Amino acid sequence: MSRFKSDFLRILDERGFIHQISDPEGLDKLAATSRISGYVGYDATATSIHIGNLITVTMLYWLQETGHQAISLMGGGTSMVGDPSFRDDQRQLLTPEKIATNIESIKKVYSNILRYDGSNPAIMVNNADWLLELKYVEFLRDVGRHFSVNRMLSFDSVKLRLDREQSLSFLEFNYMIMQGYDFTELNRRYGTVLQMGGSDQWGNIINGVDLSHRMGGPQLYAVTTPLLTKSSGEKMGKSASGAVWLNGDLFSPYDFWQYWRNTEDDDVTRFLKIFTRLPLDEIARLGALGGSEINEAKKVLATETTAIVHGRAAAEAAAATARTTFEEGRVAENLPSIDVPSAELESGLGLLSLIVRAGLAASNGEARRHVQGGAVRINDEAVSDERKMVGSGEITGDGVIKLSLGKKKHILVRPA
RNA sequence: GGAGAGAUGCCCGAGUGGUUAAAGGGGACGGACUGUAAAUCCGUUGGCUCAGCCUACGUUGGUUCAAAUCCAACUCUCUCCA
Repeated sequence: MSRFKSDFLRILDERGFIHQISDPEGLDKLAATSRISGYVGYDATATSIHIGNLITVTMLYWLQETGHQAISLMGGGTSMVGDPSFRDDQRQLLTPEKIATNIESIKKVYSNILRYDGSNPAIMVNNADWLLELKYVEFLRDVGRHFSVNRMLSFDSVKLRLDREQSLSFLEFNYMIMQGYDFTELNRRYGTVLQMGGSDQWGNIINGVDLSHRMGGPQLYAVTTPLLTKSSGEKMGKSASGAVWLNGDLFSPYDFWQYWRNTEDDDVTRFLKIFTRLPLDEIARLGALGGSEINEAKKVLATETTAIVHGRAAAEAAAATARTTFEEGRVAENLPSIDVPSAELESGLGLLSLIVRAGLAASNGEARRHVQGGAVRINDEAVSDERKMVGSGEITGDGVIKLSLGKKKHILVRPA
């Protein structure tokens, strides 16, 4: 049984979200007896958040679900500086315009996962609202004096940088101060007492907890999640085409579904608990499936997770496409596709350039190697001639050309 | 401001005048085996009009028949000193 009395911490604990808590008993008591306010901060360094962020968004979901206030904080101010935690080089500075457009793009995903209306709505705030207006000397005197450089240098999050003898600029060094200040500011505005984040954020979060102490504020709490890795030790969130983004325009629902479908056996239960909302007994049943039957559990994982991020309809569509393609061996209408003008197909295109156009290779050379390596198929027939011309003759009864790289990547070429 | 050290391909890291598009490892991708898994084994891993050519070892010049390798200046980083 769980060591926690509050619904919130008990659920997080049972589902494997918890890596560290600053004061477990204190927080548990508070969450069990009152409505608390908690937040997670998100960088605006890209136009989307990715799988790694999905864990903390899900914690906000459970926070809201158990009756507490969930705050998603957009790092409009902190992104002007860049978090140096566990990075071995400096981030490229983002322009204010870029940050603004990133935030606009990122925002869209949250409303699929959290509820920003109705009773007990989640709220979204942007730390640019207070950070950008700070007065330098005033800030140093009020806040800066509470930070010990000696101590900040001892954090693991910057050790990597220092050990590798890479420069850590003063600009970046201020990031943790700003994040610490955010926490106290949210406490002032909303009575927020909890900040959650990935385990790499522990140092930054604790800074906020300490700052509150030193400034005579209330007791604040920190919860971090384990760094999400696969059983084989790899970091999560990377796929062949880069990061696994949550925005559908960057990473399609179909690819997203496929990402989860290819989960390693040993990760299925852990991921079901973290990324889906299925009851634990149902998860236990799925996780107990042995041998190839565990594939059923992977499909559930894929569909449930995709449904949370992209909606139930998109998830079912992705599942259906996969079933048609992989289990029935037929051409599925909804596979990723590219349009090629009919005129070009009439005269025929070089195989290599078609592979590049389909996004299956970054260059003709890479495409050539794939062909030489026997990885390329057209309409499920292996192709070994890299000079082959592909045209109207290859269009099947379905009205498309199915171009495949390896066993899993299929692109439909549609005449347009 | 002074004295040293360093900058190599996605990452780490060898190479210190010529067979170097650059050892080795990691990662990634493909193949085999499977269950659209893992592990294992094999292959690939700068670009192109690909038996040839072009671009590349921080930047810019120079020495040389020939430079990642030698020289100069510059940029950036680190360490110690002030």
